[in-house]
Amino acid sequence: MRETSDEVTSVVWREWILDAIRKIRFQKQRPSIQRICQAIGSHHKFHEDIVAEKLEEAVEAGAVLKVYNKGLHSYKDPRPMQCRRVNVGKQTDLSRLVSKAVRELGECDGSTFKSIENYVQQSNNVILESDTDFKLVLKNSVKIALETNLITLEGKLYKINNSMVSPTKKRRSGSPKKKLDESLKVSHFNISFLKCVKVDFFA
DNA sequence: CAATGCGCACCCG
DNA sequence: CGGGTGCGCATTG
Repeated sequence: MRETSDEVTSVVWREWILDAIRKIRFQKQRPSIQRICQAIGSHHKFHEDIVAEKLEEAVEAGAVLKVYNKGLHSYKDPRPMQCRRVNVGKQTDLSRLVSKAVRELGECDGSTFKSIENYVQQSNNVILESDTDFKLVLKNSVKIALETNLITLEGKLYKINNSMVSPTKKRRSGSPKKKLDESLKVSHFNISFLKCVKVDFFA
């Protein structure tokens, strides 16, 4: 793996992107593509298309997490989350992390096993016990997630099972039922297909 | 005008 | 509860 100066730029890009995300998050704003573009653009003048492209590369490389939240995509620095250590042995059940991965990836057609694998590894500090094959453990965990209806399988793509939400059979100890904001409420289900709409509004 | 700051409602574990 | 998130609006340059 020889490092050319071209690849150095992608590392630099990754830094800029992560800086931008940190900055935006500090401002309590959503690290969307547009905001990241303008945050970077304000320092080094680049075209949005270039920034978006580099951002996608960083996502593919796992340097940046693309998550689905409240009906839109956000980007996160994966490193703060890596504080979470997960010991993985042959019998470890990762089905919860699997469903979390599928949900947060938010891919409307479903996510591949590979995507899930990447996400789980990027968003956690996985500590493999000796003689343990992570991929195998993950495969079993996916199976468990399917059996417990956390996720569903369509072809080769895994999707989150929406009908599984709210097993809130808890006690009614004076729960203040707050009126929900209707516009935000949409996010969890019906938005799934909205995400499919490609928002091509480049200049 | 765009960029930034921030209170607080919301969500999820 | 506790911590993360980001809308909506105020403030600043």
